[in-house]
Amino acid sequence: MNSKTKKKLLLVEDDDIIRLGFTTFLNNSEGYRVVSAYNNAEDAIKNIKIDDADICLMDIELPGMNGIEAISRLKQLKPEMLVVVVSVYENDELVFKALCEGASGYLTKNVPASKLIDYLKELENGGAPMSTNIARMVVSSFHRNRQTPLSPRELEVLELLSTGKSYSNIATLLCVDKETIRSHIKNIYLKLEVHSKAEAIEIAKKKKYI
Amino acid sequence: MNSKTKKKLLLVEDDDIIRLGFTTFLNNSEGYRVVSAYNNAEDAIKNIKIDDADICLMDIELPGMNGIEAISRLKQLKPEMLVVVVSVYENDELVFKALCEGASGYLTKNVPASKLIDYLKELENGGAPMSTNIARMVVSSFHRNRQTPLSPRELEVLELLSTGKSYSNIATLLCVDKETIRSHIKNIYLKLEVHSKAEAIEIAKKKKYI
DNA sequence: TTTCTTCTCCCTCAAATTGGGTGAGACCGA
DNA sequence: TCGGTCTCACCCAATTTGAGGGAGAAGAAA
Repeated sequence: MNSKTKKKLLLVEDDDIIRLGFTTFLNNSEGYRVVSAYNNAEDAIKNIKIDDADICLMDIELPGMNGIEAISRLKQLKPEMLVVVVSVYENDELVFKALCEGASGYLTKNVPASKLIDYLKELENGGAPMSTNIARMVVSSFHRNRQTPLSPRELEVLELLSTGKSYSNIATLLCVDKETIRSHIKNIYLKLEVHSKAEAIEIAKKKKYI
Repeated sequence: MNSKTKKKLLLVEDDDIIRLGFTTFLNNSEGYRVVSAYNNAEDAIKNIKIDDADICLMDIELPGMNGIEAISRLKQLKPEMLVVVVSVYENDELVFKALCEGASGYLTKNVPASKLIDYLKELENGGAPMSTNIARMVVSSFHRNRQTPLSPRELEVLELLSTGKSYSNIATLLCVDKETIRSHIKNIYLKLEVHSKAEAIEIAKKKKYI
């Protein structure tokens, strides 16, 4: 493959050994070429236009600006560049933040070199390469909790309440009287032991009732 | 491998040919055994306790009860059973509904037989097997839209508003006066061309501003 | 320099919403 | 028959909301 047709990679990883390892391995691959490998996010952002990479492999734990913020900035400057996180962190919050900021994949650092190329191919084919545990984490975030003290109707009301709708709105949508909705909401508050809409929604989201 | 230690599979698929194909293929595999293969969801639900499967492969388009509803019922009756959707549908809404109801994976029907076993292994290892396009769809659902008419502060306010908080709550959280929040919200409504909280949140979610 | 946006705050006003209390009829399943 | 669910009713007071107006300060852009 001609070096011109190889996909251009950008690496951001502060560990010298790992960065060198990735660079060497990827430069010896068929379809990829590392155009730049930085040990910090700031430099990557500074040179984003010059590097003009197709794919960025991003570490999360970095000196100075962290990887999450870096993803946000890079995607702002170059939205078409695909970002894949490569990190030891498997913390829920970090994973979801990275994805929210625009990452298209998330690999944990124990990714075997042999699979790395497969993952990159998957990315190019319109996929979202994720390590096993990350994929489950992501899918689980959709699952709702079946252990709920709320009745089906109450869940329905709370669901609508969480979209910002007023009691009257909800009543109209469910084809019942406003008083009925008030009644349901009073019961919801009792069961969840809260005294306001915001608290109810917070609890319900935390416990994944909705 | 002893048939007792083989993982028990439950199939729900209305196409006779496909169902037979899956059954035959899986029964000839090392680690899996099809305990039941139904052409409709109702029968699967009826026999869920007797079949006592470890993993369920579920079709979406079914006569009578559809696959989404079926997943909901089955997970209610047997939460520890893992469900993987196998469907031709790649419709956003169906995918997310299936995951919300408890599916731990989503494969499109063109899945090659050779990869099916790998996917099942991935599931057992705590993963969430997904076809390439489904994975991207799922990850993309986290991405927010960077093209927004709203200022950073306005986004922050709208974000909090969407959690059910009142103007006063938001003001306290952002350490500014309530009037400031009112002002921001007026501007948000102007920009989004809406006249209420519910409309603003609806638009913002649809366009992925928040 | 001027203009624009953003962020902050102020005022008024009326309507709507909200949270709390209490009660009650109907239905259904255990 | 008892408990839970779903429905509706009436009372009350405080708060919230949406709409209108205006304005100062900071900073970026033209």
